[in-house]
Parts: sequence; structure tokens; C-alpha cells
Amino acid sequence: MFGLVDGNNFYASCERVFNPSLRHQAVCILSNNDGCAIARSQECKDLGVRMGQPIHEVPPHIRRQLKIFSANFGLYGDLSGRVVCVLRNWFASVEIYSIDESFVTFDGVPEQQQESLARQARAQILQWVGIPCCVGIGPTKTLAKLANKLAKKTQDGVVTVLPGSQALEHYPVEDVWGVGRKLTAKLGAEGILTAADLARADPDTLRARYGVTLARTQRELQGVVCSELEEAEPDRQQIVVSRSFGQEVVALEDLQQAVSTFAQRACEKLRARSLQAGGVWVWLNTNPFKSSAAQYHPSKAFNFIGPTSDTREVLLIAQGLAKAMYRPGYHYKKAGVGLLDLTAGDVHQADLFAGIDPRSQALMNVMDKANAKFGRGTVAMASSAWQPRAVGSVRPRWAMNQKSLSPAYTTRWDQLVKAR
DNA sequence: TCTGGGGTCCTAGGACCC
DNA sequence: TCTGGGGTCCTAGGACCC
Repeated sequence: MFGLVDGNNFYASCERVFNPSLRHQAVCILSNNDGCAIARSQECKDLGVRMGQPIHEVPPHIRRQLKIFSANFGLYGDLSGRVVCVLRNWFASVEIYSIDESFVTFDGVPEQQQESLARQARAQILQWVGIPCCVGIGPTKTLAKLANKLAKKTQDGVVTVLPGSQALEHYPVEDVWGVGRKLTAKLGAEGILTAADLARADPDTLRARYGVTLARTQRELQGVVCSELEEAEPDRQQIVVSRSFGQEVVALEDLQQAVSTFAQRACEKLRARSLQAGGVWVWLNTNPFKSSAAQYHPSKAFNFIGPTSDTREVLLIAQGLAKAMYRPGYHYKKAGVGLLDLTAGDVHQADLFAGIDPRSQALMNVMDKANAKFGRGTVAMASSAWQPRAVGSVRPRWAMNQKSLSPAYTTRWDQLVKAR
């Protein structure tokens, strides 16, 4: 049996851990750049704020009732790790599925003890970390997901769903894991409205019309395991860093500074996973919401001769691509850098003309260590926005808006909560 | 005025190979 | 006028997830 443990309104709950005055308040977390609502406390949902809704669309009299926060992913990531730590105390295998969800297995636990085990784990997470969560239990991941959603509506917070259960009859097909907006519309036209309808549909027709993914979802609803627990995180295929700009950018040098900063961050992520990239791509975007303005969204990729994880090498190319694509006169709103064709760091395709420079790895190592110890931007490329504090970095005009950022309570010494 | 970011998997079609 | 069969690789686009 699988369990799905999911933090309730996760980001909102994280903000409450170190700021108890937010309990019973309508808490709303915004996306990067303070754009859309990406997490809402129950009170916030009750006020009618929708998931993904641009905050400027929320009427002012509602907005005044909200406790609004800029996304603080450092905090959320740290608390997420703590939740997983507690889960490992209780379950032999844990798959981290997302920042707020983990799959677990109940191998060797008798059926009648599974729910009580889940309740104990849930209570300990609440006590030790401060995050309320729910547990869904089922013979497949899809059923566990479904059970979890039902558990959110219960006091107990733990629900088990078995194939053929009555619960499937009332469960909307759009809430099934793997059924999105488009599929919901198509299925609805065929009279498939609930999870039970989907489970009962003719498998051959389903496979032919919608492909293998939905066929698997159907099998999972029937209790046949198609998706196993994946404890080891599979290696990434690509790493992407992109941001919308706080203000629109016109000058090439601003754009290049942004691209440079993103490329640098992407390389850090790459090396943190001991990977190297075979290629890089860069794209630029004007503001798609400003239909009156001229639109331009170029994208360009480049393959390295041999895979690399050297920031300097990636930066040189990324800068070149950005420059080649830049057209004066456009108002740029977003840019991104992607690293492609990732391979493990110890695999090298020998190159006839260019040897591997051992000093490259040594230099990157020193940079990463220094930044890990003394904070991001301690050592940085001159073309990026990260400058040593002594030089005095100016806030770039493309820097994202974060007007309501809470402290990094758990990850920065200078932002610890003070008890007086 | 203000509109997120980062992923995966599957499929179809084209280019190319023998 | 007739015009094979089988394969791989790559890319773009669509759909989904949180």
C-alpha cells in the first residue's frame, strides 16, 4: 500500500510556523515577482481568491483582508526537508514527490494498523515541524492521491481508498491525478465525469483515443500498480533558470546582466548535482500581456564540443546568444537560460582538439565552496548582478519584486527569530 | 500600474540510413 | 507507368504535474 503525505496549504502553513499571529488569518503567498496567488490558507480560499489568480485582479476590499507574502522558497524548502526527516522515522521508503508531497509505503504493516501509523506520523510532523498535513492511503499512487484529497475534508486527516470504493462514484474526473483541463473536457463529452466512470471505461478505446498515459491512470484506479515508488531521484535532463523582470528592460547590458546571472545560477545547480551540460539555450520575451506593445520572443541554442560545468564557458556562450538575439527598441520582460543534454560529471567524451582542463574543476570547486560558506555572491562573475558587498551592488532594474518577503528564519544567522 | 517558475512524458512527423 | 520495408534520431508541440 502507498501513502501520500501532503502539507496543507503548504507555503501558507510555513509562514505560520514562525509567525503564529497568522493563524486564523487569510494568508496568501504570491509567485515570484509578486504576481499571482500560488498558495492560500483556508481563510484566503474562503474569501474567493483563486489558485494562480493575479493579485491585482483581487478586489481591493478583499485584498485588504489578506496577509500577503512574497514567495520565500528558502524557508519552504528547509521546512520541507524537516517534514521528510520525520517521515523517514516512520516509513521504510519515502519518495519526495514535490516540495510539499511525499509518497511512502506501508510494506509489512498490517492493513488495520496503517491508518493509525499515518495518524502518528501526522501528529509528529505537526508537533516537531509545525506543518499540518493529511495522508491518503491506497494500493496505487493514483488512489493514494485521490484519498489524500478526500482526507483534506476530514477532521482526522487520514483516509484509505480501495478500488471499486463508493468514493470514486462522487469523485470528479478532473481531480484525478493525470487528468488535466483538456482531458476533462474530452472525457466529459463522452460522459466520463467521475473517477468511477474512468475506471469502468473501455480500456482499448481509452488507449486508442487518449494514449498510454491515461490508460495507465485507469489501471491505477482499478488497483493495478503502474507507477512504482521512486526513492532515488532520477538525474535531471535539463536545468532551467528564468525570471520575469521587476521592470521592463530595454538596454542590451541590462539584458546581458540578467542572462549572465541566470546562467551562473544554472551552473551552480548543475554542479550541485554533479552533472555537466552538453548544450545551453537562451530565450528572451517581451511582455505578452501588453498586446499594444511590439512582441518578440526569440530563442537560440548552442551545443558545446564537449560537455562542461564551467560557468565561464557557459557564460561566454549565453552572452553571445543573448547578444545575437537582441533587437533594440523592444521592451523585454523575461529571459531564461537552460542547460541541456545533462550527463553525469564523471562521463567524458574525449575530444580530439580540446583537452580537459583540470584547473577548471578546481576553480569551480573553490567558487562553490566559498559561496556555500559565506553566502551566494561572495565570489561571482563580473558580468552578473552578484557583486562583492565591498563594491556595493546596485539593485538591477530587472530584479524581481519581493515587497512582502518574510525572514529566512531557518537558513540565515542574521534573520533568526529574536526572543526577548 | 500589476499577470510565476520549473519540470516530465508522450506522440507525430520529418530527415536520414541501409 | 510502375516506385519497399524497416529502422533510428531529432524536434516540436501538447498535455500533465506541483
